[in-house]
Amino acid sequence: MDTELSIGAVAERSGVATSALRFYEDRGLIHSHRNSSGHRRYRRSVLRRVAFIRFAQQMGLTLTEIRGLVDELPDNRVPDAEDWARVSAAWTPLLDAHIERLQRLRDRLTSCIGCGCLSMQHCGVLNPGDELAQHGPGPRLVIDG
Amino acid sequence: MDTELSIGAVAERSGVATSALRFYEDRGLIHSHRNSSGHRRYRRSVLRRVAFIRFAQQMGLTLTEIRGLVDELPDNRVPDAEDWARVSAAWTPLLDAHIERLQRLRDRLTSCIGCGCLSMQHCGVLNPGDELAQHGPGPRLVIDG
DNA sequence: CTAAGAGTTCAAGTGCACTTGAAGTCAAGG
DNA sequence: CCTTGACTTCAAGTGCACTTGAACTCTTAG
Repeated sequence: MDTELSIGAVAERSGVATSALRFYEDRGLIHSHRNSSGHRRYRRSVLRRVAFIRFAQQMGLTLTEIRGLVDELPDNRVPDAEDWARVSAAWTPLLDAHIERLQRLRDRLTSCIGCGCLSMQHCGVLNPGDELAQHGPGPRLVIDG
Repeated sequence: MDTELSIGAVAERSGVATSALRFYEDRGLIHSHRNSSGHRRYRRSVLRRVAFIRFAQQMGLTLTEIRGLVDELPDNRVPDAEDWARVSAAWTPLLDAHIERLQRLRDRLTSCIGCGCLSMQHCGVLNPGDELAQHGPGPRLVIDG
């Protein structure tokens, strides 16, 4: 019995649309090979990979950034728990920093927006570098530093 | 001496491009009136308003959501500290929920992606509702629940 | 008088992360 | 043989948050 998955099966099991899966493949985030009739076949390990992608997206990473992370996974063999742990460890600090940043922002919220100091020149909440202004057009994600 | 600001002055003081300010105005997030030559004039209070918008954006709110928040501010008079405190209080729970969600995700990261349970069917990290799939197209922000 | 610099409007373009639609292939079932 | 369903590619569309460009006005300085 073949243990490989069709794109429809991956979509169903992962909750990610087939169009998104093709898009991820196009972007090099996941890989597949083709069966005799030209249909994509996925290893079961793609499920964990897709899970990781969605997870990282929820953390605010772009697909480009995520690609940088999953590229660290082995290509020649099915990644094991250790591989995943390594990749996860690589970006956990990023996640930590993100949470800390949000907490700092929240902590200053009452004491800052609530009062009158939110004049951006002196207030620490907004302007540590005015990072948002540095980025290009398009919607900005929560993570940016 | 007039205490009102031109769009250029607001841009400089807030770090937000003039094009973005016009865009915000178009979306009803900020307001201005015109001087004799048709140029926008802003009250100084617009600076705090813009600050709030950027702040809320960094929390992951869309401009539409932010509009809902700033609409609570008084239109007939310059908002005072109490007005801002009220608006801030209104969405602080949202921010808290966001931070908590991230923390839950982080806490499960090692014990979940690191091991082998990330199969999406049973893992609590990803699928509590599969919220992302509910949304329309376009990039997804970090906040979504 | 002319040029610079700041402002104006409106339409179109950008980047991300997809989705949707059109047109086609392929295998299985009635 | 025909339909159904799952798949294929490729181009174009979508939503957000803007930016950019073209064509224009208005004020001030030289």
